[in-house]
Parts: sequence; C-alpha cells; structure tokens
Amino acid sequence: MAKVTKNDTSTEEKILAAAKQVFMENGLDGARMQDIADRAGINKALLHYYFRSKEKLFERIFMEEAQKFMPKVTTIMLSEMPLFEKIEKFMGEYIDTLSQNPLLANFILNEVSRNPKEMMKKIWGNSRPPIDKVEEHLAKLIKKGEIKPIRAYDLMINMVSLCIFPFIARPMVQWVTKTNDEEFIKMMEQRKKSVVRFVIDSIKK
Amino acid sequence: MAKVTKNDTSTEEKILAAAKQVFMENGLDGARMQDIADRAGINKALLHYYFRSKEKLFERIFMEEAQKFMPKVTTIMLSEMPLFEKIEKFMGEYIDTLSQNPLLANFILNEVSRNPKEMMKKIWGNSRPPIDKVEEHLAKLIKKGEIKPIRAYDLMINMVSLCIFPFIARPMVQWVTKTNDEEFIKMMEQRKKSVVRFVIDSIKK
DNA sequence: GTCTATAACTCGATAGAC
DNA sequence: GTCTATCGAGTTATAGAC
Repeated sequence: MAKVTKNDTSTEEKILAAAKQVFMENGLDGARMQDIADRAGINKALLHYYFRSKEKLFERIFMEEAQKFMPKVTTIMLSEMPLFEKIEKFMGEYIDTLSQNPLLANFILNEVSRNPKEMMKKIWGNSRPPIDKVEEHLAKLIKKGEIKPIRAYDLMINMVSLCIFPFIARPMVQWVTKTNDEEFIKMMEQRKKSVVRFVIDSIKK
Repeated sequence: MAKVTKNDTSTEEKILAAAKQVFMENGLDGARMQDIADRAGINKALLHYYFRSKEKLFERIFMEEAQKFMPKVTTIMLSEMPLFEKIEKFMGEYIDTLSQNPLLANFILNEVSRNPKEMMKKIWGNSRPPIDKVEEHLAKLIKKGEIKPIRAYDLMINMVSLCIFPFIARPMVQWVTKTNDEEFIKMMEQRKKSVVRFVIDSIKK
C-alpha cells in the first residue's frame, strides 16, 4: 500500500531480465554470474545482495518460466468443448507459447532432467495432469463409434510431442529446412493447422 | 603394422567408456574430469595424456554418439520399400536406438543447441537428409490418390517428433504415467506399433 | 604409461568503503 | 543500494618422478 511504489524498471527487474536470458541460453551450469551482471549493467556483488546465491536466483527464474509451460493447457483439457475443438485449442496454445518463448521448452526439459522429482513437484505442486478427464471423454466417443480406439496417454504424448519437439530441435530443423528465424516462426504458424489436422485425421473414423 | 596391437581393453577404451557416461549424464559443462577419471579407475593426469583437453575428449565422444543418431534412418528413407513399410522401419529403428541409448537424444540435441552450425556440419558432413526422395515418393502416391496431401517436411518432422520426444521428456513422462524404468521401456516398445498406426491412419485415404 | 603434486585459473561469494 | 577488492573452493591442466 501507500507509496511503497518505488521506481519499477528497478535493479531487481533488470537482474531478473538478464538472468532469464542467461539461464535460458546456458542452463544452470553454463550460466555465469558475471555474465548476468554485465547484461544487467551492474556488478556481481549486487546480484548477491538481491538474491543470496546463484541457486536462489535460478530457482526464481525457473519457477516463473515453468508456470508458463503447463497452464492454460490444463484448463482446456478439462473444459466442456467437443474433442476436436479441444485438440485444436490445446495444440494452438502450446505452439503459440513456444513461438513467443523460443528457449522455454529446452530450458524446462533440461532442468527437469537434472532433478526430476523436485522439479516436477515445483511445477505441478499438488495438482496432476488431467488424464482421467481425457480418458472419460475418449471412452464416450469410442463407444459412440466416432473415433478409433486410442489411449489417453498416447494421444496426449503425441500431441505434446508434435508441438514441442520442433522447438527443441529448432537448430536442426532450421538447418534441414534452410529457414531463418522469421521463416521458422512462420512455419510453426502454419504447423498449428497442419498438425491439428494430422491428429484429427488419425483418430476420427 | 606389425604388432602395434596393444592390449585392447586398454586405458584409452576405459576412458572413452567413462567419458561417454559422464558427458551424457551431465553435459559438457556439468561433467567433471575427476569424475571421468574415477569411473575409468585412473587419475586425471592420464586423461590429459590421452586426450589433450576436456574439450577434445568431449568432441570425440560427441562425434561417436552423433553418428548413431542419423544413420540407418537415412538409408531406410532412400530405399525402395512401399511408403507405409518405410514409415514402420524408420520409426521402429529410431525408437529402438533410443531405447538402447536412453540419454542419446538429450545429449545430441543439447550440444547442437549450444553450437548449431558447427555441430550440424560435424554430424552430416557433406551429405543431407533425404527430403527430396521422400517428396518424390509422396507426390506419386498423392497423385494416385492413395494418401492425403502432405508435405515431406511435415511428415518427417512429425515422425521424428513422435519418436524422440518421449525420450527427451522421459522424466516427465514417467512422472505423469507413474512408470518405472522397466515399464517405460515396455511402453516405448508398444509405442512402436501404436505410433506407426497413428501416422499411417493420418495420411492414408 | 602411470602416478603424485601443484600450478594456473575460473567463479561464486563476502567484506567493507561510500 | 551500489561499488571495488579479495577470498576460497573447485577444476582444468602441467611438471616431473617412477
């Protein structure tokens, strides 16, 4: 309350912005505090003044980014839309998020690999992915003969794979397809449609 | 020639085996020469005697592993099999390779991200992925009305995504599906069939 | 070829002046 | 809050004995 409002392109924010960039580009091990300080336009000592240690600073960045990775997606799958519409929204949402955060997928996946249980708890907390709900939804449609039999896990893994992988393997994809950054993003934009069609064609009867 | 044949479960091989393990688990930055020495049952000095530096040793390991990643797969796509059979062989080959080398995908993708152009040249040399051949093959079948229209790039990216991603996100997948290592591998084994069906169902008319 | 010992250096962290 | 200076741990790399 009441005028605690200090200048808000503050040092802390500069640090966070710099740290985000450096950690996402280099990972925890690869990142250098000196590098972060330089990009923030300050010195190392200040980093430790604001965030006690490298680990603590990293933790902060990781949590902020991890939130982006799971979120709306769960709500979509839990909603009451028709299945094909869910699929479209789900994959569109994922691809949009990654298009706007090019290094996000790599960053999360890497750090989760380093320390799976801890990180998964940090990301999901007490909640869990909405598999049961999807299972139900699929069961109904399979019974009605509207789609081919498929396990919920398989469908989810397939959708996520199709969305995320091209971003993880982005340097390879760009090398193979000879696209620059702009063209790559355009390609992903088109992919939103083609990949949804790919999934739906695969399961519909 | 002539008796340069020295004992061949030699120190050098022990080092390479140890280095492979440590680098694949921790990446270039995370790996420690001490750790490699310990696992090889020797001391750090010897590492430098055989391979001048950490970088050089890493390079050696990276190249050996990278070879595994691309190879047979190209031959399959260039062969004269029917398309659906190609797809089956291609994806089966990929999943088998990754099942036997759990950390391979992560390792390669990470290090390629760190230095894309260099690494891609090291991996592919002068050759290129067999996109044109696939393009041709697809064009024929589309014309005959046997499959739906799809771009070769899209099909290739989709297939590779479906094969590789579950291994990259393995800790997440195992957490979500509550599977242990053994069950995960079994799951991937089943996936070989389900994922091939998924792709074929999607493109066949 | 293999070892021990240590040099040379990098980097996160802290002390202390302003 | 911000800076300079420096410490101290940890790591790669080398020297030199065997």
